[in-house]
Amino acid sequence: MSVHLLQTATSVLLKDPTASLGDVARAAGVGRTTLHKRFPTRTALVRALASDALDLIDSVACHVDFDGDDALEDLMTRLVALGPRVEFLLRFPGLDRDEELAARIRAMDRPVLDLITRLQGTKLRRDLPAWWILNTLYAGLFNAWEAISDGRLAPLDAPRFVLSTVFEGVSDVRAADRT
Amino acid sequence: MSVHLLQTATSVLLKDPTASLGDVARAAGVGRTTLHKRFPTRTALVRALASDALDLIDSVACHVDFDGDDALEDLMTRLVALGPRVEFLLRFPGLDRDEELAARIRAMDRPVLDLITRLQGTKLRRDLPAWWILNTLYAGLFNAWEAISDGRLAPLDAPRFVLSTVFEGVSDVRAADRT
DNA sequence: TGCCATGCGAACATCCGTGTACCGTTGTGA
DNA sequence: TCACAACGGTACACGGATGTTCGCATGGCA
Repeated sequence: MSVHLLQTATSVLLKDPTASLGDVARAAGVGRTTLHKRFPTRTALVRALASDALDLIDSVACHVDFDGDDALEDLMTRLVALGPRVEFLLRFPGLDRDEELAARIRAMDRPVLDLITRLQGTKLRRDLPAWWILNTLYAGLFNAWEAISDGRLAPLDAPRFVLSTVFEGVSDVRAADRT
Repeated sequence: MSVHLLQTATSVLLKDPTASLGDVARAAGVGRTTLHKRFPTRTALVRALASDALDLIDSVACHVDFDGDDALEDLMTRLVALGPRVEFLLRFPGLDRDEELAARIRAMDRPVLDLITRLQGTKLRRDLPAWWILNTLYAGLFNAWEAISDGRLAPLDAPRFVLSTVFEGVSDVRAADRT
């Protein structure tokens, strides 16, 4: 049930970062006082949400074999499934002003960047910087999460959409060859 | 100079949507009173910024030949150049709660969606919904804008990066063929 | 039954952002 | 030189969000 609180708070604050704590508490079906008891201040709540998101990512990343050839696909598929709890981490404004959080995020990105760099020897384009490819992957995740929350995309379709679009692009293959 | 005010306000509010009007005024090198004189209320300022962004897009879209085969490339190239002023429009939280703005945004998307649907007969993949392709294009724009504002991407390189990535994907072509 | 923990609501003091009014300064043109 | 407009700064009133405290209700447990 504490999980439900984190989920609700995340989605409310994502939809409107200026939402009051009263709004968050009401949406979670919890008293404002109780919310204060668990998270003494607003920034504490935000930090907790971000930290929770990082924990989620860690719990997923540790199951990925970063040495395998399908590591990227595996990682992306698992990340898509996490949804808004993680979207919060990368979209919430001013989160990187907390140095500790920013450091954890950088530490989280590094193995993925290394993986991308390694795969640029085989299946990934070498004419693009690794950080650009990483950001493109994230952008695909955002896309999927947004479409899911809008009800336009079925969660089970999401990984295929993201991977296919990011890796192969939106061009029809026959036309792309001629470009 | 009014343009400078709009630009500054846009970037400040994009970086932190909860920034106070005092912050905005200070960043723009203008008195808070003067800001109030020009925009009586906070929502008036936000609406003005969004409206300005829409005007910018209109001023760009009217130069694009939507019947040409390179319409998408042309449009994207021009949009990349607009930068944060337009990013604001699509990223600022809760902007779609204003029905008039939301309507203008939908009206802005429609010709592009039609264009995509038409191009799915020739150069674009037919196994993806048009709205997904549209969102993918937007995601590419976000990516470029963010990278530019971080100083990692040269503005002149941006259009090529975006178009190449979105259309062809990040896979090395030789590997992609086998997939 | 009595005890304790947990959660909720009400009330309160406080702070911060907002909107407004007033005044001083500057610069421009008659 | 004077009048006037534009701008910035100060001061104040107001409202909403925030953080804290207290009291009450509920529910498990001895």
